[in-house]
Amino acid sequence: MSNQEISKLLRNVAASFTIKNEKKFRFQIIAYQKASDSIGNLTSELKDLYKEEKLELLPGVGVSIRDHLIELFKTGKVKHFEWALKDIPKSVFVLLDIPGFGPKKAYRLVKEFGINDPEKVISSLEKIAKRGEIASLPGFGEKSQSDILRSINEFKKGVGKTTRMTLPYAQEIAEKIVNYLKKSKHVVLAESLGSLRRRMATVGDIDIAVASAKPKEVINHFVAYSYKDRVIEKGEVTASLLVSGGRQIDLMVQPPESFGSLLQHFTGSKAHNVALREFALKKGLSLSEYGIKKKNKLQKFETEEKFYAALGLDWIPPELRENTGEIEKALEHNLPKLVALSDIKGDLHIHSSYPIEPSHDLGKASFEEMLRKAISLGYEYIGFSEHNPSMSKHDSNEIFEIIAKRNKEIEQLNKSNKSIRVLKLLETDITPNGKLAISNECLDLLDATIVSIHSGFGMDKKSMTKRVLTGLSHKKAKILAHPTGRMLNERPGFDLDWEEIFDFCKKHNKALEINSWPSRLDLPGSIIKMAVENKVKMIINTDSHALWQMNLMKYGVEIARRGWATKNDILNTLGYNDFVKWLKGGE
DNA sequence: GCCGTTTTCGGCCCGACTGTTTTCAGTCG
Repeated sequence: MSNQEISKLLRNVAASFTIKNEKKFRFQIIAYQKASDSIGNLTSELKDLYKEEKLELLPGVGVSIRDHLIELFKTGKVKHFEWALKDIPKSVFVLLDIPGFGPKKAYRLVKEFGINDPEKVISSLEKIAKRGEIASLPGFGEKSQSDILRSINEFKKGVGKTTRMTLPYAQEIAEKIVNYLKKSKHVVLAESLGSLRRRMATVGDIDIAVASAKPKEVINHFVAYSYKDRVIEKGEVTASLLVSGGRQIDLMVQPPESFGSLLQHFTGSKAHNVALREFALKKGLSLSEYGIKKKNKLQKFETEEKFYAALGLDWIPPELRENTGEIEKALEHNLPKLVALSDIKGDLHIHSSYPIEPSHDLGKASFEEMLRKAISLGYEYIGFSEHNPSMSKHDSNEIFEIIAKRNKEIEQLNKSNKSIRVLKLLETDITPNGKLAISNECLDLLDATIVSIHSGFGMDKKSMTKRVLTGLSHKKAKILAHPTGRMLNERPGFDLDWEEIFDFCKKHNKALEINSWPSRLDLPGSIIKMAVENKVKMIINTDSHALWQMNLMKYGVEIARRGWATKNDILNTLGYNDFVKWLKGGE
């Protein structure tokens, strides 16, 4: 069973408790929802955690749910879940995937009309609504009937469950709407928040906060946005739009004197806010987007810094707000000083257009063009890392000649300019048996090589780990590029035994790449965090194949920050001499 | 059912919006 299936199962259990007796099961419902979220957001396989007997390390998973999950993996089912689910028709859980349907409404409709076939529940309900039979139910009306029809219609078109956007795409949409909002004279400040501000690898909804003394006027301006499909809701201080592609944009407005608490609230994450509010409650404080309430007296905050300070906490960078220990560290005044773009002194994964006749795609810009670009970015050094010459088109001698010739050109670059140093690297394939794609003699010509996997993704975790470590064990292999191979919205990336990889890297002085390409962002943040805890060194690279792509470094830095990485964890924050010492150093 | 720097018992975030109602239930973030 996949993480998503198990997450949905727990959500269904919570829904069953809600239907049966929401008051009685109130806290079980919250607990099951928390566990469901926790598993749904996991970047490793739950089954692996089960095998490693680490299930209870998951936040929201305690003794009971852990034992249920163990039973699930052992037998394929859980008696307690079956008991919880048994009185609820399966068709109810199908409806829960449609926005606007919660447990109560779904159950009510399924029961009223006896829709018990989960395969046909959506089309049946649609027919019933079209016949006008829902409007006459007590508690329903004409409007809710047409809302149900629209929800079903949008759901069938895929609205709401369209794939999450990559960061640059989400950023672009957000900037457009922020610029539009700023055209209103009532808007003092407008900022995009939510997962976009936390710099998650992918973004679902766009969240925007506005500071204004005239919320009503701002909301009216917002809902008049001409690129909207429709207004989802519109109230006194919040509103939501649906725009093309099924994207949702949420707006919240507060007066400037409360903007700090609004930023905090709307940045999230939900888990961070819940934990922060529980923490505040113990001090007798109640937090909301309006400010901090003490004995029913509200204090407002212009800035987030003041808001966190009022709780005795240091300001927490948005990238860390996932309830993974940041509140405790902020209380101890011990948050990490996260790596910043300005710390980066070089980019080591750059594909030029040098005719190396590579096994994969060649870059689009020349050595000189990329060198000038690197200088303009303020780098001290770069490494050219074209893919290794193709093995099918050349024998080993030819490959040797190609690399030797490229070396001469790079040496010339180093002679003709003094402002930046250029390293002779390569991106070498790790073949399925773990060997590097080109010969030792060829590799010896290089300062070092990046190694990576570009084919044969289907291997199991154990074999893939062995393959990677065999490749990385070559003395010239120093950097493992895009270590999981994931492509956001395309493929999940392969599983590796991270403990084994970390141990190896530390022992043999190897680095893991954080690849900045927005569809990769590989390593993922959660694995970067593990690497940081294990004191494994990393390098942030762009993997550029064109000049403009060299600007993408910031995305790699952002995902590194989400993994709690400091300057010390990132090797390309070192000056040239120290970096080369590491690059050419042995084990 | 989970969890722990006032707790292994006794707590558990906080508010907006909508539709169908005359004070609230359901859903969402």
